[in-house]
Amino acid sequence: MKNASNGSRNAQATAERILLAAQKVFHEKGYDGATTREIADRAGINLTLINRYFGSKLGLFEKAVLPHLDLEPLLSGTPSDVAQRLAELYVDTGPKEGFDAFVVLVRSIANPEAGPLLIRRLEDHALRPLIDRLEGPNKEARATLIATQLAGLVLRFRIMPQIPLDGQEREALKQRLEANLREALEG
Amino acid sequence: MKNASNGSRNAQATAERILLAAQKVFHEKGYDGATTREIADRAGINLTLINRYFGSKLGLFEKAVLPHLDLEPLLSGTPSDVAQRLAELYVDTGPKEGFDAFVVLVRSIANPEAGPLLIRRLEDHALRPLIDRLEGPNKEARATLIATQLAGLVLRFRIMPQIPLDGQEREALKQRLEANLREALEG
DNA sequence: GTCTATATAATGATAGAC
DNA sequence: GTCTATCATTATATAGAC
Repeated sequence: MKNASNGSRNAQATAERILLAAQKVFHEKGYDGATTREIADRAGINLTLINRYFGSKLGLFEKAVLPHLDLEPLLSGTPSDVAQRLAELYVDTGPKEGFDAFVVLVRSIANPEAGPLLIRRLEDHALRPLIDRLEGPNKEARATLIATQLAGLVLRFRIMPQIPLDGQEREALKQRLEANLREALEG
Repeated sequence: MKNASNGSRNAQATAERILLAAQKVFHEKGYDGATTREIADRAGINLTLINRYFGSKLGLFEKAVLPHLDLEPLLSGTPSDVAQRLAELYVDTGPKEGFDAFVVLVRSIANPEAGPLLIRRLEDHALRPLIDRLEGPNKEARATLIATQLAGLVLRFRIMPQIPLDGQEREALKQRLEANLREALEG
């Protein structure tokens, strides 16, 4: 074999470490708040390797975040299935570390370079799949209703989780949300 | 009278011009993207006066933006009234210049200094008034459903208005949204 | 493939003259 | 009450040695 797959002189492994660290930092701080220095430190690599492998901070953002902005995997099954899955997933009060591309979207949407990329990606891989999945009249209106509801829930539970919601209220919210989603999904 | 109310040597008038310019720039670029230099230029005043009158960029943000983050004025009347008013207001495809504190919220939420201020203000002057306005069971769940739906609509129509929605779909969306809101408001 | 050293360009903020 | 000049910091990005 040519090289140890985890050695410190392996371009592919290094790029992967950068990507993973970038996801976390972009998640926590958004595009503006994330610095290439912190990403490099968290990845345990030298700062210059980011530009070496990804060209620029924006290039890294494109590779690390954009591909994960995708609603399609959550849309399989009957409308009832989808409604239940989404309600369960988006009314979520668990810990919020790690990486969530939709959180990165909200925290980066203000940036003049990252914003347009995010909007285009969202249109192609979230709004469009949702519209195409629906049957019956007013597909765009119904998809918009669903997508905006989910977007608000991301803001509420993944970005401002400071405001608590007790178990009973959470269950009531899930019930009502699921009903609303099912109605919009079915037509 | 002591002084011309619009003269160039009037502290109150100068502070007011700074506030108005700050609202526009924070609206367009968010907290991170807004620079004190641009605010000063747009206000037609010297850069140093911002710190003179508001202490810091964050101090200016507090005075210019936070007081306008308030849902209460939109909550008067019957549930039907409120549902109709909100549906009309938040499914909005008009031009997006000017100043909207909820847009500033989304575009500034990632900042570690502005974010917590925005969340606290939102809790006290949007979520709490909404909860207190409701009657019947599961007030918090219903308020959350409403607030998150509205938040998503802000994102969709005021921050990413690039994605078009034709008149018929817009009307259908308004109908469905109004029905959902009325149901959550009534219990 | 990875590092040190540095260029370049912004930013928020302030001292002190007028 | 307002301005000029400037400081101190921090950011992305790159040239070139190893």
